[in-house]
Amino acid sequence: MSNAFITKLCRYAPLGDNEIAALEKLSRNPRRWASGRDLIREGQRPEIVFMLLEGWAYRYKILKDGSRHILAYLVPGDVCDIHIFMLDEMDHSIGLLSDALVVEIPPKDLMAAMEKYPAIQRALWWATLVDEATLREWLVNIGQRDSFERIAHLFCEMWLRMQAIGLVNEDESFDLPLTQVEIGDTMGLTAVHVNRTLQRLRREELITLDNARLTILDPKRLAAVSGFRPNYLHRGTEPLEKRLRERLGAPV
Amino acid sequence: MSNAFITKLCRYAPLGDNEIAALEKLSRNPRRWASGRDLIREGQRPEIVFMLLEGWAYRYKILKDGSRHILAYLVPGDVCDIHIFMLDEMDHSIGLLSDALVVEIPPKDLMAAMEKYPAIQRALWWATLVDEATLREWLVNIGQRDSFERIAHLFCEMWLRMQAIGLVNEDESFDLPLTQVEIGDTMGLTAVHVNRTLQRLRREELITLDNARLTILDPKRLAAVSGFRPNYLHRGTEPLEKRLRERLGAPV
DNA sequence: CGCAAGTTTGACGCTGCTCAATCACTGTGG
DNA sequence: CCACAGTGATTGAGCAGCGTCAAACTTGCG
Repeated sequence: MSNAFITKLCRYAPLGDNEIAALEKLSRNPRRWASGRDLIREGQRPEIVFMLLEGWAYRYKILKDGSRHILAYLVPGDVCDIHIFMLDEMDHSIGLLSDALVVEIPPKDLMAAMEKYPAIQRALWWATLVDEATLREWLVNIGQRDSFERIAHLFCEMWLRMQAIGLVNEDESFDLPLTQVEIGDTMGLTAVHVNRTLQRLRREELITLDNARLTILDPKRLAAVSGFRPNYLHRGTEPLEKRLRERLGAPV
Repeated sequence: MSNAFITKLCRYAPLGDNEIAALEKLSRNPRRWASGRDLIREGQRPEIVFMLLEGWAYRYKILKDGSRHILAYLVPGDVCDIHIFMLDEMDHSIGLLSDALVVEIPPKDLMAAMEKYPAIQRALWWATLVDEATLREWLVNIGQRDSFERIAHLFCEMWLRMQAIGLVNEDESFDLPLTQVEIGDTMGLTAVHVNRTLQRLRREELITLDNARLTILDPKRLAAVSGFRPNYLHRGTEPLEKRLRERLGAPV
C-alpha cells in the first residue's frame, strides 16, 4: 500500500516501516472534490492542512481589477504548506484544476508525526524548501525570459515533477489539465499570446499538446531553449543522513 | 541590549527574558562585510546560517546569458533560510548591497535554540512563512502589474519592512541602497525604463529619491496606485499563542 | 441540436527594450 | 588644484514583443 505522498517523501529521506505506516495513517480518509472548487480562499483562517492524493490544484491570487495570477501548481503528493495554520489568514487561495482526491490533516496530527519521526520532519522540511525554491525559479522565469522560453521552462518542470511521482508515460506524455488562459495567468501572458507561443513550440517539434495531454518530444532541446536547469528541484543525490550528520555534528 | 533580529522576532511571538538572552547569544560575534561581496554562491554547500544585523543583502540568480534576477532583499534582522543547510547545494546566491554586519550561526546552535525555546521556533517559522508569502507577492507583482505599479509596490513593501525594524524617519524616508540597474533586475525591467518610471513617480509627487534615500511623500496614494495590500506580510494582530492553542488543541 | 468553454486567427497599438550618447558625481593621481 | 576615469543617472530615437479587441472555429456535452 502506498500513495503519491509517500512516494514523494521517500525521495527526500529514507523512511522505515514505522514512518510509512504513520504517513499512511495521516492520509487515511481522503475525500473527493470536484474540479473548480476552492480548497481555501484568501482571507480565510487556515485550520487544516490539505494534501493532494490525486488531481491538480493551484495557488492563486485575484487582484482588484479582477486579474488572476497563478502562483504554483500542486500535483499528487503535494502538501499545502505544513505550517500555514500558524498564520492569521490566508494571503492567497487554493483551487482545483481537476477532480481531486484530497486529505484534510489536522495540524496537530501532522505535528505529532513530525515530532515522533524525525525522518518525516526532515522530509517535510525538504518539501517546503523545494516549494520555496520553485517559487524563486518562477520569479526568474517571469522576470527574465520571453514567452517562448517561459512556457518551455514550465513544461520542463512539470515533466520532472510528474516523473517523480510516476505519472509520465514511456512516450514522455502526461496529463496537463490547464487551459491556455490558465497558462497565461501563470506566466503573466494573455491567452492569445500563449496560443501563438504554443503553436511555435509545436512547429519546432518540441512538444505535442491536445486534449490536456502534453508530450515532450525532445526533452534535451526543450531544456536547452528554455535555460532549464533542474537544480532548484533539489532531487537529492547524496544520502541525506550523511549530510546532516556532517552539519549538525551528531545524528539527530 | 537588543538588535534588529530580536526586534523582528518579537513582533511574531512574545519572547521572555530567557528567549531574548538566547537570541543575543546567537547573534554574538558579528563580522563586518564589504558591499559587493557574496555571502554564499549558487552551487556552494550551505554550511552556515547567515543573519543580517546591519545593511542590505539580496538573493539573486545569474542566467546563462549573463542576465541577473534579484529574488529578495534582506534587511537587518533577516535570516538566510533557517533550514537551508539541509540542501545539497545553493540554488541561488546571496550578495551584499551595502557594507553589512553579519552573524554566522552554526545550524546546530540554531536548532538547539529552537528546540529549547518553542517561542523562538515559532517566531522563526513565522519569519519563514512571511518570506515565502513575499516571494508569492513578488510573483504577482511582476506577472500582473506594469512598471509604474510594480515599482510603487516594491517601495510600499520596503517602507513597511523598514518601519518594522525602526529604520524609517518621521518624514517617511529611509535608506534604499539600490541602483536603477538593481531595481530593474528585481522587477524584470531595464534600467532605462526604471529611470523613466521613477521620474513619473516623482512627477506625480509620490516619492522622492536621491542619494540612495527614498522618501514616501504620500503613502496612501502610493499604496492605492500599486494595489498594495500588506496582508501578505502577516504582521499579526491577534496574539499568536491564542491562535495556536485553538488549532493545536493544547499549549505547545 | 445547440450551447458553453476553449482554441485559433487577424489587425492594430502600446509598453517596454535596444542602442547610443550625454551628463553628474566622486574618488584618484600628478 | 585640476585632469580624468569610473559609476550611475538621464535623454532620445526607433523598434518589437506582447496586449487588446473582435470574430470565427472546434469540441464536448446535456
